[in-house]
Amino acid sequence: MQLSERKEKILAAIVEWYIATGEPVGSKTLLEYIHIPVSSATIRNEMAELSRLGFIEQPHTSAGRIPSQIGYRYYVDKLMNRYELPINEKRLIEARLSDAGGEPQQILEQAGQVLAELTNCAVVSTTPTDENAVIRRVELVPLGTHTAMMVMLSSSGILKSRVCRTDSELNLELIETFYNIVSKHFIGKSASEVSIALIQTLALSLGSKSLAISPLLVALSDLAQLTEQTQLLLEGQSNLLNYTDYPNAYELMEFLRRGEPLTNLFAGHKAENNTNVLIGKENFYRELQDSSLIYSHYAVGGKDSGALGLIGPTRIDYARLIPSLKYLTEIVGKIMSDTLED
Amino acid sequence: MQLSERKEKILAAIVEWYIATGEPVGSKTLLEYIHIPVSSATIRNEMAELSRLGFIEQPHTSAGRIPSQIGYRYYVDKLMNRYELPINEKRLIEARLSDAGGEPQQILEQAGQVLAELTNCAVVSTTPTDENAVIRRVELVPLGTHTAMMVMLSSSGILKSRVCRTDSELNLELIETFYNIVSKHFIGKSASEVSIALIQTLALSLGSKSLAISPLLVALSDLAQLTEQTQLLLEGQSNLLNYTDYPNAYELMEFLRRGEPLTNLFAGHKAENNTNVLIGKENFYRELQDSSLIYSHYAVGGKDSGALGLIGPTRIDYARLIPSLKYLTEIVGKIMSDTLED
DNA sequence: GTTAGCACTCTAATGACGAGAGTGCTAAAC
DNA sequence: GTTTAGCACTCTCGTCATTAGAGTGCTAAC
Repeated sequence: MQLSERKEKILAAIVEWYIATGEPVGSKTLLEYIHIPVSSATIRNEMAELSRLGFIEQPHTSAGRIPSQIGYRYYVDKLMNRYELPINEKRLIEARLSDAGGEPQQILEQAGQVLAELTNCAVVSTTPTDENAVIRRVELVPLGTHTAMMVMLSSSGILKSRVCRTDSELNLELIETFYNIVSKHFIGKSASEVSIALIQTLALSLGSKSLAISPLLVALSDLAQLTEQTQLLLEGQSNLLNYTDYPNAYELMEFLRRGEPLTNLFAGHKAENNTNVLIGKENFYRELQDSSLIYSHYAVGGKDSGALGLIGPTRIDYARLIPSLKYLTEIVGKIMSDTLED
Repeated sequence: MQLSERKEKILAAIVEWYIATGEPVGSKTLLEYIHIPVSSATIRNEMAELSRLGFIEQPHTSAGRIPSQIGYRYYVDKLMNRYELPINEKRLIEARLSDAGGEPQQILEQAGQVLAELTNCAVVSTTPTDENAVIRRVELVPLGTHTAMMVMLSSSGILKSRVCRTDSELNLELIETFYNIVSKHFIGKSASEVSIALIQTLALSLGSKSLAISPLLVALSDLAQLTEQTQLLLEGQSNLLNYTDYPNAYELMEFLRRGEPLTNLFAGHKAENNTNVLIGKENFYRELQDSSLIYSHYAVGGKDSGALGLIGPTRIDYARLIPSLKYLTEIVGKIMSDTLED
C-alpha cells in the first residue's frame, strides 16, 4: 500500500516520536514536532485515516496514537533513513574487536558485548557453521598417567577440547595407535561422519587394544559433535530489564537462554536478505511476539556462516540499530576470514 | 544473645512460614502452624518481645511480622536443622556432573546449571586458582602460513588457547625457535612471572628473529594472563526475575555480570568456614544488600581453589539450599581432583 | 505467667468525582 | 474539495472518603 506524502510524513513522525519518548502522540504534539503548515484538525483527520488503514492504534480513547506493527513495518521498509554510523562508534567497534583473540567464539563474545552496550538490546549470535568443514587436526596432550586433553580443530576454525581419562595407562604405544587411527579414519572427514557406529566398528577391529583405546574414541566422537554443533551466544540480556514496558522479561530471557529456537531461526533464513527485521507478531515464536528481532548474517570466506541478532521491544530505534548491526557483522566476517585465510 | 526455648520456637516458625509463603505472619496463623498449648495473646506477648529485641519486624501496624536480618541470622546459626539432601537430588547432581567433560570451566557450568535449577537462585562460581600453578605445556598448532593456534595448559588444569598471526611466514625454523624459548624460559614457571619485561628482553635477545617471533611471545603473555585470571561464571540469573519482591533486578544482574567484586569476595574469605552465609546488609556491596549470598569453597587436591555461591532474596529456604550447595561443592572438588590426579 | 476482650491502627479495596488529554464530528471558511 | 475552528464526548488518572478486615497492644481478670 502506498500512502500520500503527507501521511508518510505523519506516520514517520509518530513512529519516531514514540520511539524517542515512549508516550503515545497526540495531534497537537505532532504539530509541534513536524513542521507542516496545517492545523491540528487536519492532522487529526489524517490520523483517523491512518488508524482506519491499520498503521497506528490507540491504547485508549483519550490517549494519543502509537504505531501498530504494520506502521513499524511501513516505516522500516519505506520511510526510515538509515543513519551512517558515527565514526567514533566505528572506531570503538574496531578497537574492541581487534584485541578479542582470534577464536570465533571470543570474537563473537566481544562483538556481542560492544553491540549490547551500543544498542541497549540483548544480542545473540551463532558460532560459524560450515557443512563442508572437516576435521583438520586432533591433538592429544597427556596430563598424567591416565588423563589427557584432546583438542580438535576443524577447517572452519572451531577449536574444541576436553579432558579424557583412560582405564589403562596412557603409554606411548597407545598414543601412537590413537594418532594412527585418527589420521587414517578421521582427518579430512566431516564431523557428522563420526558416527557412533564408526567408533564401535573401529574399536572392535582393534582387538586387545580395544578396551584401552575406547575412552579416547568416545572423547573423539564427543568432540566431533561439539565441533559440528552451532552454539548460541548471548550478551546484554539484562538490558532488557530497562524497558519498563516489557511484559514478562523472565519468559523472554529463558527463551533466549534455551537457544535452540533462535539457532534454528538463523539457520533457516540464511539465504535471504542481508539484514532481516521481524517486528512483534511477525515472529514465529510466541516469546518474541512483544519484541523486535533484527538479524544479519556474517560471511566467512565469502560464505554465510552464522548470524548476529538484536532483540529489544518493538519500540526500538530501528534507524540507528540496523546500521550498527550491519557494520558489526561485516567486521566480524572480515576478522574471521582473515584468521582463517591460509 | 540466647532466647528462651519458646521464643526460639516462635522465631523459627515465623522464619519458616515467611520463607514458605512470603506473607507476614500474625499471631493467630502462627498458633495454627506451631502446636504450643497457649493462646494467641501469649504468642503476641512473645512476639512483642522479639520485636523489641530486633529479631522480627512489622511492615506496618496491621500486618503480621517478618524476620529481620538479625532474625534470619539467629535462625541460620542456631535454629535451622539442615535437611539431608534427598537421594534423587544427589543422583541428579552426580549424573549431570559426570558427563560435563573434564575441563574445570565445563564442570562449573554444569554445576551452576544444576544448582540454579534446584534452588531457583542465581549461581556464581569462580574457576580454580592456584598460586603455585605453573605453566605445564605450550603447544603451537599451525593453521596456515601465517596463523597458528597457541594452547597453554597449567598444572592446575586450566587450558587456554588463542589464535595468533605472524607477519613473516610461520616456518619450521621459527616454530622450533619458539619451542626452545618456551621450554627454556616458560615451562615450569608460574603465569605471573611472564611479565611484559621478560617478553621484551627475550625478544631483544633474539636479534634478527625478534620481529618474526614477537607476535608469538605476545600471544604467550596474553595466555599466561588468561591462565592466571580467575573467571566468574554465572548461571540462572533469570531465576531472580521470579521473585516479585525483588526491588531492582537490573542493578543486581549487572553487578553479577561485572564479576570482579564477587571474585574478590570469594578470594578474600578463603580461609574461613566451609560454608558462609551473608544476609542482607551483612553484605559489603550495596547491590547485594537486599539479597542473601551463600557460598562455599571447593577443594582441588586438598586445597581451596575456588568457590560456588548462591544468590537470592533474603527470603530463601536456607535449610534446603545450604546442604545442596555444600554437597555440590564437595562433588565439584572431587571431580576436579580426579581429573588432575596423576 | 496466661488469657479474654476490646479499642486502636493501618492497609487494601471500592466508588465517586473532577481535571486533563485527545478525539471525532459538524459546520463554516477558503 | 480541502481545511479549519469549535465543541461535545470519552476515557484515564489522581484524589478523596468510606469500609471491611487483619493484627496489634493493653488492661483486667484468672
